[in-house]
Amino acid sequence: MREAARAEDLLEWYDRHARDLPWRIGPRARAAGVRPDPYRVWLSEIMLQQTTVPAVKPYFEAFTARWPTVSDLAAAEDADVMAAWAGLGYYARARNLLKCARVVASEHGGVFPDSQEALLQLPGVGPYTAGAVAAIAYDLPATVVDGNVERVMARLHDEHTPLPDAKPVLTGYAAALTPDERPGCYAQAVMDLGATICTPRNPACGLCPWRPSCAAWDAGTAAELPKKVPKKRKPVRLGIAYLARRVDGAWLLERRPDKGLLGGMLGWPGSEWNEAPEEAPPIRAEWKTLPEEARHTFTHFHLRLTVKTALVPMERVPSRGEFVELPAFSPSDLPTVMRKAFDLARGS
DNA sequence: GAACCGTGGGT
DNA sequence: TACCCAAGGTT
Repeated sequence: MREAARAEDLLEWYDRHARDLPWRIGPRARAAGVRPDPYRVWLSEIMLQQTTVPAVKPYFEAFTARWPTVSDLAAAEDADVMAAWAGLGYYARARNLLKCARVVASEHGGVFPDSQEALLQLPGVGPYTAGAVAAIAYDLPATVVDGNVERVMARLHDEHTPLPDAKPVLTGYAAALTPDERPGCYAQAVMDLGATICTPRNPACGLCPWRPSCAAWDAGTAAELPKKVPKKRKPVRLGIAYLARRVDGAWLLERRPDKGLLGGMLGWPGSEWNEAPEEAPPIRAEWKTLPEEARHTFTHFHLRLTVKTALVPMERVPSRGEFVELPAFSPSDLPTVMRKAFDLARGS
């Protein structure tokens, strides 16, 4: 008979194997009763949504250095925050990040709410993030279910129902395991287990503290769980981007509308992205088409972007966008697809 | 519930 | 090359 998994066994493992991450506090401080700064916990959790730890680290360091508190962030210019987020993806997170910071600053006195229910009301904060902040920052026994936890629970219980249908059942399993002692450490421990031991492929079951309790280990099915419904394949869309450089070196850029793809980000004026894009030059010029197109894959389609360039005189007025001189504009302010087009135009 | 929303790394 | 995957949320 298999013994039920115990939270304390995982906590013991965590105390020996916890990773040192920029948004975590050390074990000595934790033992002394210090809690991590809710602002840093929240910021890290937003950045970590669907994003890997290595990708997040430099952005987290940059944000916390530039905006040390939520009130600092609330006072930031929109364009500065969007530029700082450029390259990290899912730009609605950055827009909601600012909204949330301003709500916390103006309606909560600069202090994050200390309940999962209140956290859930904040922009960009869903069930996972509300639980994570409640648990990690406030040590509340919230049930935290991310992709790691889903995978760990599916394997512990040898659950073969495909996601997302299995989500409620897996959440129930996770809730039953959540302890009243050290729930913040426990939440991070399950996610660390999923990230380092109970991995999607080639799980290191030999190192797993919960192997004696794992139904999938017994059944030999761990590596094939969790089941997921197959994804649709991505269609190819075409587009045209216009990179106009004024003789003084300024580039013609356009702020994208707040909603939709790359919402709120800076980009090159261009056509719609579809099966047969139409010419849409933002300024009268002799446009040259680059020999190579910029290729980029988004969440739900592949893009092949034709890049056109032109050199325009000082007095020429664009029909769309604004010229931005070089010190005010850095290519690192652009989302990746736009930076790819820029790199092609510069020949780098 | 399903679609939408980025990016980089691994296999 | 193509697909999978990552500490999801919003509409």
